Amino acid sequence: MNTTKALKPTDSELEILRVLWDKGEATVREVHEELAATKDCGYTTTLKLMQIMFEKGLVIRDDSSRTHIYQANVSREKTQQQLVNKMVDTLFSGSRSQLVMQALGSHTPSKEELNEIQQLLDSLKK
Amino acid sequence: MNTTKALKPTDSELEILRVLWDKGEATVREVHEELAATKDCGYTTTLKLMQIMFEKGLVIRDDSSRTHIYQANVSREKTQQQLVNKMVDTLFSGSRSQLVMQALGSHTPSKEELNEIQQLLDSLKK
DNA sequence: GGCAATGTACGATTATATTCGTAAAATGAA
DNA sequence: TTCATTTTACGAATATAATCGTACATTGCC
Repeated sequence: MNTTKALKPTDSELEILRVLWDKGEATVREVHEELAATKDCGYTTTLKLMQIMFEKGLVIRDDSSRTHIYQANVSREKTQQQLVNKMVDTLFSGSRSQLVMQALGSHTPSKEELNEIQQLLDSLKK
Repeated sequence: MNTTKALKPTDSELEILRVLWDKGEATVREVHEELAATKDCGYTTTLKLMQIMFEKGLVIRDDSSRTHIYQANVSREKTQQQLVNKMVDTLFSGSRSQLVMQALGSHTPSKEELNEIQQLLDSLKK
């Protein structure tokens, strides 16, 4: 499995990955239905994208039956980590806390969110 | 000034914007020198990129003297906000606190960072 | 003036992402 | 079996980003 190689999914690929992460596994049709709710594009476009993602190793698939079944081959967490790190570097001059400030400051978080973060903060202080 | 239009700078454009944000204003040469430290590309490539950014309205320039002087025309804060929001939507299912957790959890922050965040958290709790 | 250095403009090329049309195979229902 | 539907494969077209070569103008120095 890819734990080290730096694959950067494009925006379209991320949309597909999000669906796969949510569903666990899905056919092209299922992914497409979900995307089509927001986006406007043809079925074969989604198909082609997923085929390309397969070639890149971003997804795996079970092609034992006619209708292939896809799964993400990169973890949501790793991808988040990778993209957050990149964003911290290029947009926040390497300062993680700056990113946190921005994320928290631009939108008033709920009490639950605040508590969650406080807990994390407490555990980090030790 | 562009406060509403959703301009999305590409990766290369972001690198240039970062330099401009840091320096306040800069010539193509200055930007290029800084980029060349990390990246490997020709002078005219940087020039062309900055010309395109000018056409897009991402930067402004003073061309009254032969050597043009560039400035960012989008604020660092607005750009950060925009990209963070997008990331929250597509990668964190809309949960800001999830992003914060990821940002803090994947790397041990310094005491100073923790204090900064604690302060922000305190002020938000009110 | 002549010339090297530096700058901009701009077209051309390359790379990559995205979209879609069409063909062919598999499936299932009448 | 026959035919409509669903699916994959794949090539081609389109869009956008990134890189560079070359031409030409300006500047400053000899």
